[in-house]
Amino acid sequence: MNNITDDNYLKAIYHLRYTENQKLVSPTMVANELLIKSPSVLEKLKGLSSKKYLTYTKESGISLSKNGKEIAINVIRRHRIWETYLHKHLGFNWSEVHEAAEDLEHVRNEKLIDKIYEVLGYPEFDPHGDPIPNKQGVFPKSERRLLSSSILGCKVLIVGVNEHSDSFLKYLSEINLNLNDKFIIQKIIEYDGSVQLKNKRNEFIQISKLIADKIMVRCEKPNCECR
Amino acid sequence: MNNITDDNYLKAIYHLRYTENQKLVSPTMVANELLIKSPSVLEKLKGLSSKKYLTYTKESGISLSKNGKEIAINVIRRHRIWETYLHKHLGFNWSEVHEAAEDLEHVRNEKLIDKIYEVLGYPEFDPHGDPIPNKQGVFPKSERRLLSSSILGCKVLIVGVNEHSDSFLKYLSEINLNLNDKFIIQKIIEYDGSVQLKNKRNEFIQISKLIADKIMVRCEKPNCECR
DNA sequence: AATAAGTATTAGGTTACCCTAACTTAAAAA
DNA sequence: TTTTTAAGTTAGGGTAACCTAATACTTATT
Repeated sequence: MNNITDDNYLKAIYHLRYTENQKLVSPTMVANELLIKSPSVLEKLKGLSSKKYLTYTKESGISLSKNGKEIAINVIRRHRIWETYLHKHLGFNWSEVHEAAEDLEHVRNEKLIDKIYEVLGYPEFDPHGDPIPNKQGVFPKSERRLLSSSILGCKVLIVGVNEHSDSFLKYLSEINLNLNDKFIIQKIIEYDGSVQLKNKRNEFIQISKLIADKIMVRCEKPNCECR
Repeated sequence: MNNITDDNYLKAIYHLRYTENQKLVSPTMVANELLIKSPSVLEKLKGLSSKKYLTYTKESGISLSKNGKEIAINVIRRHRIWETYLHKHLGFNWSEVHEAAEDLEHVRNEKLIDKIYEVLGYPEFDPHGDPIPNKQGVFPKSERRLLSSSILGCKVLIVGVNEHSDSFLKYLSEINLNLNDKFIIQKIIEYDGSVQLKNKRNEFIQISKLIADKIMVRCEKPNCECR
């Protein structure tokens, strides 16, 4: 529970660099991510770099060290394991899970996280479809792609989302699109990039490009050209 | 997770006043409880009293307000519910439970605590035998007394301990004295106040006054004079 | 190239929470 | 009753984590 601040900075930097795939992570980006101002970030970066968690130069931006990356991955790991536990064992739904995990991720008791990880059967993905690193910090592999990059006829399995906001997740539930659902790409409207899906009950769902950009799928059609 | 400091001050004050039954709670006592120095406490008391969580005068000491008491009881409640959950559902033993709960007690997610309380079946006592207040903040009743105040022939059920240190709890396990065990008071040595117990297997355990002062029991012998 | 816009950085300030040192009172012991 | 000891209090400091305002660079835009 000590160093919640370190946790949050390292997590934010990791997220920008490796989840959002930014080549260069700047103080401003971190400030925006953490909803604080950039001078605060600059100052904190000095502390984190003297702890050898990262290096920073204006030219190459912020780079996590091996150690810093490890801490970040551990925070993410705890977060996602708790999300899974809350969902599977305590009846929390898709959109309630994140908030509670935001606190629980800072509880560093190793036996506790090991135990719930074990109870869950060493899951590889959390309720949002995000990969859970194992105890060694290694993320599971998966052939995930954006729904918006699928082609006509793809048989897609919904495996994740790239936005975790309440309103977004609630919208998906409302239109009856949930994790692990299967759909066929029925139509792609060139003009605005929106997608029409068909579910098993032959019902149609229309999804805008904006939404399709935030949904991760795995194509399950054999020999599909999308690969 | 905000106001961990407030939580800890209020909990400490509550503990001194109502668990240790001090008539007057002074800044020094709080300082000792929290392992900090008294000027820090004095300063913090100003903040807590301007939040209307307590009042303080040198003459009458620190008194929690209704609101302050509520917060303290809630922290204690979360702590004890988590301890119970860790013990019953996640295989933590008597002495491991406290440390993890020390962090978890600050997670304020109401749905979470409600849920694990429900899953546990609304328990009234935690693994140390301490009473768990219900959602309204009411503690369960129980006729608990100190083992050291029992009389010859009492048939006692171990219902709690007044010290939670690792070494103490480990010692109890070693001598085979655990929560919910039953014993008969076999002998009381006047000279040093130590007590000899007999368990169901007719084995004897000798306990010093120092230890007997920290063990809570309920006498189950009908018409025992101890009441 | 000049100007505007955005980013990085420095300087200086605030609040929370802790500290030590020194002083004041009150209680206990001689 | 005087002295010693303990507790309460004030003053002044330190650090962490935030802030705003101002300055120094860069990069776009015109």
